[in-house]
Amino acid sequence: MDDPQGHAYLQIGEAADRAQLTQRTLRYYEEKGLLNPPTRMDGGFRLYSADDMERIDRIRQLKELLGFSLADIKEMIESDDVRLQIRAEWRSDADTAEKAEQIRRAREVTLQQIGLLDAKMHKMNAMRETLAERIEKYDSWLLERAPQNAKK
Amino acid sequence: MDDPQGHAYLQIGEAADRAQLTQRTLRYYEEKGLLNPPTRMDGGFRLYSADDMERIDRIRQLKELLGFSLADIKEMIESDDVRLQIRAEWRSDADTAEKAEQIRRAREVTLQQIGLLDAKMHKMNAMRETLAERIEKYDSWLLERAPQNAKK
DNA sequence: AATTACCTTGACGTGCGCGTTAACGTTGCT
DNA sequence: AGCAACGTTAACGCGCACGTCAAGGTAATT
Repeated sequence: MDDPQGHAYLQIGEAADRAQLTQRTLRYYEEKGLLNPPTRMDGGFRLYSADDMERIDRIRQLKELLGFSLADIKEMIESDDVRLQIRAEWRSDADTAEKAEQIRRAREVTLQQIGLLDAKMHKMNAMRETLAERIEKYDSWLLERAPQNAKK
Repeated sequence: MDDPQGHAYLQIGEAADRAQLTQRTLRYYEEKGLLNPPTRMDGGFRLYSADDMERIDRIRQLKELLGFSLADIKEMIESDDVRLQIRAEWRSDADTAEKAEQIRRAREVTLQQIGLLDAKMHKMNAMRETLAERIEKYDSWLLERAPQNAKK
């Protein structure tokens, strides 16, 4: 069996389970261009690599955590492709200057994402504070007019 | 004109503008039970109070910031009603023990919301770190193999 | 060779969160 | 009294992000 450590490729069922998504969703993401078409086995079954899985998880984070639309996400994760190219160490030593330009673009996109995260976290902090204040009001009320209380 | 300081009631147009929502959306929220029906003027026009506006904003935050569905939000903001009752200083001095119980429930709900916020912010922080690492990789790559670069 | 489990591509259906249009009533101003 | 600006309900429409069949092919087990 070709499987040194921890199966390197997953077919869609396992992939979906691990990503906490449905098979339909994975196919849908592929169809929408969010995932580059995974390799297939002879019979046509999809095989997801570890990189694919990473990407799937990023998509889920961007969606669930930040609430972006798939269209938004599609634009955002183009920087991931650049990262994969970096990993390949430029075996295809094409125009280095052009590649550098790509990297710079990817850097920009990533910076923007960090900015979005910061902005959102800032707002969430503000919201957290008003909620905390609310708790205090509840507590003081309970102290003032409902001295001892049973836990029911 | 009955308007001591800053008009206390807004009709739907102004309300929508200030909340950065559409009139349709406000009516929809009301229809879905997220907003308690605002008072109306004789002709039937809706009049939104400051409390209404506060609530509308909370709904927007829960939706846009945290990405909850309207159904989720509906459950969550029941604690707001309790807060309004608190504000009314218990003019209707009904069963105090029962009210205290309501407050405790509202407190619980609010605590849960804070918990959700914290969890989400924690995840976002993790995501932020991986993005920051990515930036570093880009930078080191650029330093290594693309020494001097024009800004285009 | 058969069974079972897993996969494939369509294609239609669905719930949410509104947008839009239609037909009509109200308010405020002149 | 007339007009423009603003509001009302009701109903249909729509894009997104999938869910859910249907009809069939492939893989692994026995």
